Amino acid sequence: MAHHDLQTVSHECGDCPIRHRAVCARCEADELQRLEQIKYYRSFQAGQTVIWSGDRMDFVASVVTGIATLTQTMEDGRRQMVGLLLPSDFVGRPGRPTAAYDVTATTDLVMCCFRKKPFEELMSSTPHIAQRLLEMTLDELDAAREWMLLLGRKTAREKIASLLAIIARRDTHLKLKSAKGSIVFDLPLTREEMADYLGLTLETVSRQVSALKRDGVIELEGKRHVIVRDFDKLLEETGDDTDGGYLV
Amino acid sequence: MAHHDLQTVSHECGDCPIRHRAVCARCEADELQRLEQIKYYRSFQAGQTVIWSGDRMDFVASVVTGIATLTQTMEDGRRQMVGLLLPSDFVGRPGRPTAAYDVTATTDLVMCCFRKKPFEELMSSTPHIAQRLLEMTLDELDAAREWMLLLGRKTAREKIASLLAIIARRDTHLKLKSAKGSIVFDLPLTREEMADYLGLTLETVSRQVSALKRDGVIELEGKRHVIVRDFDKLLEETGDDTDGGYLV
DNA sequence: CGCAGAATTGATACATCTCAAGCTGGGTGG
DNA sequence: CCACCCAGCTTGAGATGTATCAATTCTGCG
Repeated sequence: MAHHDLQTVSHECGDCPIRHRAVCARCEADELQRLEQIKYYRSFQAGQTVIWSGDRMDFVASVVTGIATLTQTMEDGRRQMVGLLLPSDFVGRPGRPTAAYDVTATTDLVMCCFRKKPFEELMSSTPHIAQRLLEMTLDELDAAREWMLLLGRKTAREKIASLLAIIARRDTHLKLKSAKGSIVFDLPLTREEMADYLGLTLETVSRQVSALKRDGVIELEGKRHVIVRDFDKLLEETGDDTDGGYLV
Repeated sequence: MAHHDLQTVSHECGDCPIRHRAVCARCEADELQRLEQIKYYRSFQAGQTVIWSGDRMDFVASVVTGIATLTQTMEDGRRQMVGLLLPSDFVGRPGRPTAAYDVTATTDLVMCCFRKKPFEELMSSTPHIAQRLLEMTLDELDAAREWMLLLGRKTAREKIASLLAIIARRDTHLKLKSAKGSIVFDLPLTREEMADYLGLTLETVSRQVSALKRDGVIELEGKRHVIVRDFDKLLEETGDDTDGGYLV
């Protein structure tokens, strides 16, 4: 199954689905050509580990399709997710020899990998890649800081609502639907993965999801399919500023 | 007092204390010269606000001396620190018109500010600044992810020990002392600021500091002056891997 | 059909928060 | 010079939210 995907994904940068958002977004035709020479695709099945923290890592990569996670694990097994990688997101750090986090495919996953050494050379010779990477890294830093507020100060209910809102927003964004009206999406994470994202236990996640359902904030079809009839109602549960709202 | 500092800090990039670590670290003489033209110093007293989240911000800056914090505040007043800025750290985001976080001076502070527009132009015309900024941003992202593990999964005691270890490490780093033997430093944060850093209440911070003292992990002289006789003992309390340890 | 992984639900324990009362030390004005 | 004052801090007692441990119940699949 995994090798299947490999076949169906185009190897031409020109019609790559993440062409305009990934680290290569700003590249000119000649730069793309040089990237083509050092790239290769790798596929992973849902659940597979891409790389373990501490392992030698001689590539960097873009997520093409599917979802991956970055997690840290403490000696006694406590786990915290520290990154959720969607299509076009970048994995790996130029100049670092080993992986700093466990990288796991949570869905079937295709990555566009670049051999690290030549990628680094390309980065220093052409500014477009470094420029785009800086932009993406700054975005990730902002996301990490919002995540820190969630982990440090939000209640369990607010955490769940926030995660649902993030996924809903991303999904509507990808589907180019408006953020008004009913929003429907599938959770790409298990309850345990949600717990690792939010700094909770899976039982608490389950309870709070049930509570939001009971309170009419969300509807569920099966365990993973979520329907949000009133997105503003969900936003009110996140604890965030209702900006674009009454004040200002 | 604040204007005092302004006088004592050199305006020559050549002998600037953060010359080799800040965003300008990689700059050649001619690039420095262009930076000189768009830079100016600003001083703040301990406790002063540098900028409020949402305010227009037409400069970016490096911390020269002192310590500043980035914090997010929720509508009901819950606060989470999301950045601790030490000398050489960078503030602001090129390309963004407003501040995303509250920036506060926790000690007397001197910043080297660059007017944003010319700085952005300089960034796109010379790669050295963007290169260094990318490196610094990647470091910050790593720090943010370690911070996320702390916020999501560590106990109150582990959080305190981790913060003390971070400050101790930084201090010995700045003073070029070895990490062995007694380490002595002053806490640059109040109990409340520590709480905002760690996602705790100030009462819990106070209790856990007292507990670490009672258990002989640290000693206190006054409220702020900390003595760590055995750094490894402190590290054991952080919950982190004791790397360089027994295994591997 | 029946099994295994995922999810839910319940009962209880416990860590941290909340509210409240003092303490401490450095600065100030009488 | 002393008494007072106040912000920062500590400590206590009780409340509460989340974790933990333990049963079930779903759900998809061989």
